[in-house]
Amino acid sequence: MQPVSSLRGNGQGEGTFHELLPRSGMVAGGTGSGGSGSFSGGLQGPQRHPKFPRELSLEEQQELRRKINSRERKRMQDLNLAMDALREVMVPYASSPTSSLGAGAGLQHPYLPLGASPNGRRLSKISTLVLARNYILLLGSSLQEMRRLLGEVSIGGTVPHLLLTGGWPFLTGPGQLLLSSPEQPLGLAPCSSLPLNGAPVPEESTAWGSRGVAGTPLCPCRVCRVPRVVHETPTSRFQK
DNA sequence: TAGGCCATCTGGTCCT
DNA sequence: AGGACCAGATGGCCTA
Repeated sequence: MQPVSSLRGNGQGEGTFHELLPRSGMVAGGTGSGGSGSFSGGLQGPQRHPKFPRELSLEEQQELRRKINSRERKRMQDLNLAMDALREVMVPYASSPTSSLGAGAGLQHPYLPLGASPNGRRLSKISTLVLARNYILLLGSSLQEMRRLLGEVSIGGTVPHLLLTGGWPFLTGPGQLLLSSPEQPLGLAPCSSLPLNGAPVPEESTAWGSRGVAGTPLCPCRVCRVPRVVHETPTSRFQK
């Protein structure tokens, strides 16, 4: 797939004239955070932005602005790469008319295309995110159902310890989720809703607030609701 | 032509 | 101080 950025000839590449000058009318009269109408690189006097100290020459300010713009561009491109990777994984689940992640899942979302990505067009960012969320919910509810069935079968039998103790199975499915391996210590409390030893599931465990796919209640425990995703990079700006 | 989607620029804020 | 992150604004491209 060709990157979108390469398809857009807006003439605002690295080091172009446009990059160094304020776009006409861009911030004039604006009310948002960028509404000061200032362009630090070109301003003189008291309106100069504190980010560009007075002692910097005009060229130095332009160079600084160019650096900041370049970093931001790189950041957004990295974000788009990650979005493309997610989109690549999710596309098969969006293309089926009977997709369990789409309308058939009872989770139709205004941003989610009905059944398929329209006319073969690529998924939009928000559709990709909605689809991925639904996929995660589906996995959680499937796992819960699997545990329930295993619990029924396990009366007097042997059931994989990991499943009944709430451990998340090591998945290598199409989602390519980076999940922890079963060998890793999970450190999670057993799921209270699991029918251990064939014990009946408490009534209150089916009255959870948030609903899963197709109206299936989601288990409130950390195991069922939250897969152990191993992030390659910190996701929170506060975890550095 | 209107609306959706997107890339980019920009200033503000917070963190290291 | 410098970098990362965020959100607002703007304009281009595309489709219905």
